[in-house]
Amino acid sequence: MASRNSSQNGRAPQRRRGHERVATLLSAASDCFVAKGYDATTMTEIAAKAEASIGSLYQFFPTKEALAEALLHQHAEALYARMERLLAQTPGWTTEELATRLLRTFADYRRQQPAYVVLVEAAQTLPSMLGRTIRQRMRDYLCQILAIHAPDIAAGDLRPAATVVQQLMKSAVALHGEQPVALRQAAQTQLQRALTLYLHDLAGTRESTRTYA
Amino acid sequence: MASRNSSQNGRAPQRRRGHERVATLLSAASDCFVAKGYDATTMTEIAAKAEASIGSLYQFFPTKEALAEALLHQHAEALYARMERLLAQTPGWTTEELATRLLRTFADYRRQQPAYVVLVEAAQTLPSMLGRTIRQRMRDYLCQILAIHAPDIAAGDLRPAATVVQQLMKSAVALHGEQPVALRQAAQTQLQRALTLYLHDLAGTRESTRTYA
DNA sequence: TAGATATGTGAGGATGCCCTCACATAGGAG
DNA sequence: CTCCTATGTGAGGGCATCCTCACATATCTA
Repeated sequence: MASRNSSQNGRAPQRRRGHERVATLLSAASDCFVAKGYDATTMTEIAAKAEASIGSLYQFFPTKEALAEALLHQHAEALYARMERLLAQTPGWTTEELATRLLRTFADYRRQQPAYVVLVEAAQTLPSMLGRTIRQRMRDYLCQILAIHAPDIAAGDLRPAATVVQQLMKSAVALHGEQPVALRQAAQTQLQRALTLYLHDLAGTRESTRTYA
Repeated sequence: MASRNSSQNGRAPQRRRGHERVATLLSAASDCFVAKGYDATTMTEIAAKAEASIGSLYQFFPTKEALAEALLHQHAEALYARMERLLAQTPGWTTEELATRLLRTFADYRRQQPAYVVLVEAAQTLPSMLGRTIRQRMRDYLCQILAIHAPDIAAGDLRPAATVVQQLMKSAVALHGEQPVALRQAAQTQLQRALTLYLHDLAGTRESTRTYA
């Protein structure tokens, strides 16, 4: 392996043109990662898709890992913003609405940004801790949301419940691959029902949970 | 790329020694995949771990994909056997027991065979359809189990519900990475509760679902 | 034992990839 | 206009990997 990153590569952009390049490179990288997976896409491909030279790519990203981390950081910020919005609206929602919103927020983001899933998966193999950090912060948001929605048990530790909700949100994302469409939609409905039942139970609701067909 | 698989590589073992070698190679490959991930492990490493020469490895597995597929096939058979056992025992179980067994069966397998998760993940990028086939057959087993446990709605399409149960089982596997241990166990308990609630609801049970602390 | 087939070996060809470097151009500051 | 820094370029070095091939050895059959 040639000694890596020995020169002054990896500098942040300073002029307008640099910022535009970086944006284009990040976008191109996302496309490539979605198309071929993280490991299979090469730096040369990314540069080609961005219509930049390979040297230009290395000017801003000294490494493929650095590129992935930058992208993951972007996605993290976007997701945090969505969770903030969810948190602010939680007090006005019924259990059903909360379940629907939790599942749709995550699933919608994945549809808009298909690279996100590829990146978090790749992050497990990468040396960076960013993936773990994101998961933890997302769970913290869920804890806050649950504390609002289930105030009776808010005194206890909400992290186990938040972890379960997090897994169900991940499931909603995974359902995007289901075929045919009718099955996918039916499964999404069932998943909503499962989450609603769980949230009802968490909040201590004893009313019948079978009011929706 | 050198023209691949042009010679008579990839033959099945015929003598006792060949079978032993194949077993050793598969085991070594599993270890490597778990340790470094599918993409990152090299054929040379696998051969070294098996204390075989690289040529010996290629004698039986013409390609890294073929190796992965053989392993995945083994895991599939083992999982099918477990699902058969589950199916046979389902009639005697309560909802709680069924939920526990479903979650533990899968989670236990992953603990015994950590390579399985790595392989199914890698299978998504691979050209083989084996991963999809396994998921479908697992879902079919779940449909049968649900048909026994929720006979009232067995006339309808159980696949959406089976898909949800499948996702929850996957979640149980994912929880294995949670730290610290106390949180993991609490989360597993919560996941069991979520599945129990869902199965109760599926079966049309109206009795209180909050009988367990 | 002799012949036939299965199995074992590892150097090395071919390939593709990551990344560097020496140099060219653009664009803003004084 | 001049200088200085930021940005752009792409050939190619160094290297790891996949896989082959010509040949050696083990194991079975008759």
